[in-house]
Amino acid sequence: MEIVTLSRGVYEANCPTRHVLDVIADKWTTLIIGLLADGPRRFAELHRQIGGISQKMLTQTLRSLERDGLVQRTVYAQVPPRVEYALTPMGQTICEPLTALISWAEENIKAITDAQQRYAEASS
Amino acid sequence: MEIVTLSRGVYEANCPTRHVLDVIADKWTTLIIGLLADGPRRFAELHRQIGGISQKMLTQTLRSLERDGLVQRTVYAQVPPRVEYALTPMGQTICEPLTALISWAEENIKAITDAQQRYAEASS
DNA sequence: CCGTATCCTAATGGATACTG
DNA sequence: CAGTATCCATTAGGATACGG
Repeated sequence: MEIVTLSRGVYEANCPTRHVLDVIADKWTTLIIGLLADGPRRFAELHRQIGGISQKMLTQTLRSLERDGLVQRTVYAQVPPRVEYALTPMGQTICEPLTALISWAEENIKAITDAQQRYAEASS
Repeated sequence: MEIVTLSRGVYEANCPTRHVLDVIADKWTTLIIGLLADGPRRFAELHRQIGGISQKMLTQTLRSLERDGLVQRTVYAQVPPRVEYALTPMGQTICEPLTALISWAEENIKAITDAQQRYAEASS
């Protein structure tokens, strides 16, 4: 198996790439992007479809994504208000590496659970 | 561009895959795995090479990785003590999706910074 | 050298109530 | 409907000191 070494800069304390990684390495971000990869969604749809997210965190995460240029927020001037969230072109490019990672998680969930089991037993 | 939809289960509140994602979606985990992909390291090496990590967080993150079966911890019985950390076979399999994500981050750092700039100017 | 233990602060994030 | 505002509990995580 070939191993790709990361660029050195990542390991320096103030590396900007680390800031970008922090953006992605978020509990909710991954899930939101995963949903939007399927097509635009309204606020309430996202809220309903993502189990356990609070309104506050949904708003906050969407704002970050918008700020970082991964998500486009569109407000339709009507009553009641209608707001749609969609991935930007840049946002779409992250889907592939992200789904690869999630696939890995799904494929290895059992192996990891087993490892945790063994670890717990070993330290008892 | 083809978009892969995530499995539905991920969006349920107590989905075990989300726990696995949380494992990876950590500030330090990514960097540690990136270093170990290159070969085994000692504690002090990791501490030196990862800028800004505290001893506490390094220990904590390494324990998690060991617990999850991604990292193998080997203690050599000698004085002064020598402890080596290496990726397990499972740990190696995550390198590819992880480096893909980090590559994405490095390729898009400028676009994201620019987007943040525009966002800040628009809201002033 | 490789940790653990303790203390302490800042940030996270849920619950709830209220608004255009 | 799509938020904002406020309060509050929990946690994350740095600094420091100490131990095998």
